[in-house]
Amino acid sequence: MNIRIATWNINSVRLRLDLLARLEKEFQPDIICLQETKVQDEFFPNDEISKLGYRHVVYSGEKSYNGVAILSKQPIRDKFEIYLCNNDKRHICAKIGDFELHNFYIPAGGDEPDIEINPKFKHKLNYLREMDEWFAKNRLKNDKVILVGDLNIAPLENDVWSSKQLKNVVSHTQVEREGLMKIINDFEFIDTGRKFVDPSTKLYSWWSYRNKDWKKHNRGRRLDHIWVSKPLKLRLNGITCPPEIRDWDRPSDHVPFMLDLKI
DNA sequence: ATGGTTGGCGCCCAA
Repeated sequence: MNIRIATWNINSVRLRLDLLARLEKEFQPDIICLQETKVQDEFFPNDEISKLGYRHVVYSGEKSYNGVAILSKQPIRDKFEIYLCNNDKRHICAKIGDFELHNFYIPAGGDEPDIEINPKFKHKLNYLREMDEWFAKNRLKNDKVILVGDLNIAPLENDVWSSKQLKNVVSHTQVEREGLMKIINDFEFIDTGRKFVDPSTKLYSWWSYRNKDWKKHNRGRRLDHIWVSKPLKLRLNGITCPPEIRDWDRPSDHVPFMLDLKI
């Protein structure tokens, strides 16, 4: 038996319910973790999502910005939220089957990679540090943990179209890359994207809206990730990150990243 | 050389 888990920055869930339906039809994820839902809880489109087969849903949203959700075909046994740095709705956790699934939306960090002049960049780095501390304090390395999300950082050289040209661009600076790798290393997470796609090969999950033809130069970045703790290592079955979804009608700038896991 | 586009909301902000 196999379970498919997707993570997707959908950039407004209400605007893209038709894309969610198409994802279910063509890829049949059992669980979908969404970021940037951009909707307050009272307006979350529960009924439409239930009709797609996701009858177990948890969400944490706010007006205009941020917002996360977990949609599941399987029962959710428990849920909770973590607030790091401030009250932004950037995390939700669901206990499904024998694992705990954490869905994060790490702050984008603004344009200027300098904490002295850009408070958004400072917030991003603080958020990373507090994530690391939370797992060290609250979870054991042999717990069954899955961490997914739009982590807004491309840690490896081939996670961006040009590591040299992006070395001072927020999402690929040294301090961000090290901050993300520290969380991976401290908790001994497995980066499933790079378990199945060799680090010598380019792998992207995001292409800017600002390039009219995203395929022409293929200037992508790998900002979306699925990590698993060590006890789940032998259950990994493969990943899917279909770039063609970037071409669907009125797309998000991110495509879903999916993991298949034995259950 | 410092663009370019999108979404939500409301006459700009964040990504």
